[in-house]
Amino acid sequence: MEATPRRPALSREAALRTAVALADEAGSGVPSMRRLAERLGVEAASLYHHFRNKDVILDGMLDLVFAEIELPSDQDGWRTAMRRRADSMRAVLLRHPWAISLMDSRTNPGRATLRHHDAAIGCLRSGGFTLSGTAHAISALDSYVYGFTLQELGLPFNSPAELEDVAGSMLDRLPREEFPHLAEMIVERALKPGYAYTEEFGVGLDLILDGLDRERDRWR
Amino acid sequence: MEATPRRPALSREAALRTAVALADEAGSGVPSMRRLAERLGVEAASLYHHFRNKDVILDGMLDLVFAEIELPSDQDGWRTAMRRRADSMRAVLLRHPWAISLMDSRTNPGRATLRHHDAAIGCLRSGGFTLSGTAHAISALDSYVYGFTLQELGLPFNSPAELEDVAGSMLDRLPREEFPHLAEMIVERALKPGYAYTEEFGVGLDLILDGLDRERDRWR
DNA sequence: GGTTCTCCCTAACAGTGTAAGGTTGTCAAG
DNA sequence: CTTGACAACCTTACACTGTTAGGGAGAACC
Repeated sequence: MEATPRRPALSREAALRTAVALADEAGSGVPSMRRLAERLGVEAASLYHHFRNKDVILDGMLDLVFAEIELPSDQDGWRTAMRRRADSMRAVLLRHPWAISLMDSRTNPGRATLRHHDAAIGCLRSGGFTLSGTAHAISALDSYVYGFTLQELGLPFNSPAELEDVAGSMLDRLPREEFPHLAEMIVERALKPGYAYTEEFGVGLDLILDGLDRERDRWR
Repeated sequence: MEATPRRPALSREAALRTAVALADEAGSGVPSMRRLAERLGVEAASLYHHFRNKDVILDGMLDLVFAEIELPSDQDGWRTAMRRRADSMRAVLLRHPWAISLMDSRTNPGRATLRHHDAAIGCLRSGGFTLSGTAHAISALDSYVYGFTLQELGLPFNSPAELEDVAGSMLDRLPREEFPHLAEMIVERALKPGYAYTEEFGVGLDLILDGLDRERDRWR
């Protein structure tokens, strides 16, 4: 009987992990069922034995992404904890550029997602925020991080050199008398040496953290 | 010669407008080339005579969406102008739920988009912001608005009644000792009568506007 | 030994974006 | 008034998508 050892059953976990890995591979985005199956050494239809449909795969992938975000601890004080959380969220979302496009369609949070939110709420509460204040803080911070990263991912450049190219050629096509302020912004800022869009993240983040610090006791 | 008046050539404009209209029709999302063509009384392949590929259709649709956003005037003072702009952006994005998912893939701004940004920059500059300050302000505000709306669109409910349903059933499935803070948040806040997630938008927005007001002169 | 269950397969369906090439109506130059 | 060019549109086709139906081979339980 020559040992047909029946390939070890592929687990949800493993399948989801390779799905994430595939999605990360240069610009390919979320893999098709066939591509994912192929990578797993299996036919596409077999995946439906482990996942009801593709949506639950997407849910699972998103939860894996959330699992990568550093859990805020309430040892550090809420402010540095929230700053680290924001930095970590941004880093993770940039590492998995396909993830944020799923966020407005997926609606079933997984365990890692729940755990993350629970920790964030806990951190703020033990930092002196009321329940409402905590909700305000998380809403403001998450919105900012998601929105910033969304825009960052939409940018057509990844390095200062590329930025210069893009800004330059955009400037060439831009009717400067029709959009004077835009032109000025490009010339006087984006094209100035040393400019890095990346640094913008911290500026807005501090703005919000300062605001939270200020309103913390006012929010009941 | 019985008048074969040769159906008036479909224009880019008209095609894009019906594309947007189709996308808005209940939850259908961006239409396929075939659906769009059908609605225009034409075959799918004919669209490629007017658009190089689907991407430029998406670009065009997004620009139509931007055209709906109220242009900030510098008559009102920067603060109320920015508030109105944010409200208008959110309203437009909620009206065209498919638009925000395009934002991280489209990279060619159209005229309306450029005009909008130019007006926003102009408004802040004449409100006393430096060039850097203007960049900070727009980055922070846009990020917040996009991120908030992104999350809002991901919510699985559209009315307080639905919220109660969803929060209730989520609470049932939630291991409460594992996620105590999350459970508390749901019980003590989401399920309390009178709670409306919508109002959260203004809270965070004011936080940012206050911060901008405070930093305005410090930013050079 | 037989039943049932899990895991995977093949085959198919309707739908997607898009390229190649053909047809037809319109209009300007010879 | 013909000829040629051109634009708008069509048919056909290809490779790809998610998903279902039905079957088969091995393992597990009675």
